[in-house]
Amino acid sequence: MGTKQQITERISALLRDSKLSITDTRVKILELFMRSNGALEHSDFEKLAGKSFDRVTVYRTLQTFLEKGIIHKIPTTDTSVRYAVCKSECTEHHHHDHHVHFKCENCGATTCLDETDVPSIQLPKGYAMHNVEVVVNGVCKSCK
Amino acid sequence: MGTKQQITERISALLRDSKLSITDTRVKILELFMRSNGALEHSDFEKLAGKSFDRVTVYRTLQTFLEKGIIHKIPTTDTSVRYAVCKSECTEHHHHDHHVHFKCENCGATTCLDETDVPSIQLPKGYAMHNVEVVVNGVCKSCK
DNA sequence: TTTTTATTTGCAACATTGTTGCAAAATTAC
DNA sequence: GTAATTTTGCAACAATGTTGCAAATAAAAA
Repeated sequence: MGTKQQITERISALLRDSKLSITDTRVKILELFMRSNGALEHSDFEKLAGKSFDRVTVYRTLQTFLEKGIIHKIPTTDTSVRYAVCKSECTEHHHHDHHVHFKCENCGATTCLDETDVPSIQLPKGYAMHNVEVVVNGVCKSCK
Repeated sequence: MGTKQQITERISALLRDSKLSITDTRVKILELFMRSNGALEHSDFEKLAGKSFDRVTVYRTLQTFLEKGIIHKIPTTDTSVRYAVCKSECTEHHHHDHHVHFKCENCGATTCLDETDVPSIQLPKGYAMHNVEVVVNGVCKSCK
């Protein structure tokens, strides 16, 4: 994972690459993403960081990160929107999200299984496929 | 699809089988599900039915249908919760939802591809799989 | 470094969405 | 039909998401 110093440097580089100003809020939010190796939803930021930043700022920051391809959304069956940091292959214009998401029914954590490829699917005639989202529900490694 | 009369009879039977009272609200909501052959979210009911029933009643009705296995949720990447009627194999205790969901990027409709099976997925060691949700984004038959 | 310009943030106010308790109304059981 | 049970609608509230604008901060220019 690296020292605090290294993480901060990596985050600064990431923001610079995306042509975004380096601000406290953005750095802190990205730190939270990198430390929790799972998906986060909006309410997590208030829980994890107290009220060190405004709700509105969090919404806007996540929106910006989405547009720049720094994070991606993960489908859920509830009203929350869950986000995870993208791998290096993702850019603003081309978004590779061809991995499987795992939601643990015990601890509630959602993780990206980066090594698990999304299988190919044969659609009925007349449908055009752009991308496939897969969420597996079950029990994760640490909860068994 | 059948006549209005036949649909009403089918709905009554469905409610009776689930041991639910047959009420105007429940019948109307099921009618909306059967007529729109796609998934519906909460706001759709207010749009489709005006304010012929209360918001609270819709929430409670959908909750009841979920518990009885009459409808199921479909994962989304936004804050809405989308529902679709289950096939006959679904019951209160055993829920078969092994089909693929398709979200059209053009018309926005979400449909169940009942004939398209969810492919098997090889998880990393240590993970237990309970069920798999697949949502394909693309362009549907009617929008091409 | 200091000044200028552009961007980001926080606040306030609001809009939307979801929840709970309780009395009135409707449905089912008798 | 009447009684018992369930469901509904209202009111009030809680939580979540959005917008405009002035103050604060970061980047660019001098």
